[in-house]
Amino acid sequence: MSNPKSSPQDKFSFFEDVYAVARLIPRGRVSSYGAIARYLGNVRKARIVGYAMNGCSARHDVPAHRVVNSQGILSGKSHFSPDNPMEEALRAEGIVVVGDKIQDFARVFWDPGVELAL
DNA sequence: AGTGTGACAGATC
DNA sequence: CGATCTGCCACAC
Repeated sequence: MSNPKSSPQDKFSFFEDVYAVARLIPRGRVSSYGAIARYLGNVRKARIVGYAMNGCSARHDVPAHRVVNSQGILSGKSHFSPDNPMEEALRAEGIVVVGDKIQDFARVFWDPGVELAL
């Protein structure tokens, strides 16, 4: 049907897509904003992914602690609660974090576009 | 309806 | 090799 204005999926914004991919991240692995953005269609949406993660604070069903920037740095650590720091959550999954930076980032890196064999 | 903003990424100097 | 600047698209006001 040629009626995009009445598309039922319009109710699901990009944020939902980001949350969906974030939920697919296996335990003990991490992903990057650009990887998720690229999986959604374009790496340029990386900022939107980060923006979406900003609202993840209200969503406890989204492992935002498994999402870091392309450098493997816990960019959004400051947005996490001091009682439940991002570094602690990652370390609890076996990920080594030093100086707000993930060690062996390439080893724990999880790319949806590759793992999901899109 | 337009403006501002942002948990990024990549390129350049 | 590190620091700096721009581009970028979706959401909130």
